[in-house]
Amino acid sequence: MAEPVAFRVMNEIGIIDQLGTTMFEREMPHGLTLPQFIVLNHFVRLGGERTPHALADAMQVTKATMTSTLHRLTSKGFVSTTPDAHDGRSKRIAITPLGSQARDEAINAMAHHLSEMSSEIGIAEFEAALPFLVRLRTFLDKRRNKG
Amino acid sequence: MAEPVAFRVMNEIGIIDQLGTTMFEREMPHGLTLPQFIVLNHFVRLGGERTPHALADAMQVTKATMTSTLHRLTSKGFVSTTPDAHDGRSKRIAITPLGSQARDEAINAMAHHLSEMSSEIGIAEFEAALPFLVRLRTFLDKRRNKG
DNA sequence: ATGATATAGTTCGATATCAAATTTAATGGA
DNA sequence: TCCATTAAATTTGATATCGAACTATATCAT
Repeated sequence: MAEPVAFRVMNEIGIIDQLGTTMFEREMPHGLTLPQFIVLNHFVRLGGERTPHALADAMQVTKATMTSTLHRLTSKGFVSTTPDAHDGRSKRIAITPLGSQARDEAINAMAHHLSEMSSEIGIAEFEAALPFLVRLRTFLDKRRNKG
Repeated sequence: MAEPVAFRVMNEIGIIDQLGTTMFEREMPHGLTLPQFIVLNHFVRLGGERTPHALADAMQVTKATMTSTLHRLTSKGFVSTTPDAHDGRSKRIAITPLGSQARDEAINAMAHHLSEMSSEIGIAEFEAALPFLVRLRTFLDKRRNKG
């Protein structure tokens, strides 16, 4: 019985994620993990403050996961927290100058991997693959909160 | 500064893996996780016995990770272990009838997800995406053991 | 033969992740 | 006003994962 092509695609995606994450984390400065980097990068790109809940939604992880990652970023001095003035349940997270600097170092550290990937596979191939991946991600994200 | 397209592709792949894994594991019988299922599926598709090392290579995880997954599959009675007669360091892992049956149940449980994905996105799109993903996975796999 | 090196597998400590349960605070209806 | 419900965040317990250190066995070079 041949396996459905969707199954093979999900399989390849799982392996790529695994290998890619490990490759990037080997080079990360300050012991940054990829999820930690992604949070810092989000702040640098979009600016401002965010609640943990908003960050969890943006990264598509649970609030519990974001609590854990934010604790580690806080220990490293890369994000800061202030209580929300209008909602006693909530918090505001922001990146610190130190965090912003660490993010820049991480970008530099991973740049050569990205450029090697691009030249080996071809930028056009990445461009061509992106729309499919976005559709698939969007579908799974919608599917997430249904039966 | 726009992010390199390779970066955006890796980002989408990470989210798809995350959402896809969670979706499948919600439906898995016997508390099977996706890595556990993948090991069982490997045995059913290819037959025979394997060393933990060979399994680790096939799944592209470390030996330490495979040790852990095999312990859990052993507790569930889904794989069995025999010592290698010719090499005192080594072991032979095989699937049990119980494990084979659990794998079949898991296949049935995930089938509707795969078919929904296929009909929503289109089988042809999956077919079209596969060669790029295989190239990318192959590149990362080669890259893994270099500087 | 014997000592150095390589290989198979395990153990350990750290991080990410989820689901479920819990805590605290806000909101809404009667 | 007060109780029920909703919402934000945390805690807990389980699994996967890595790299590094370790044990035991096998192989290889001299």
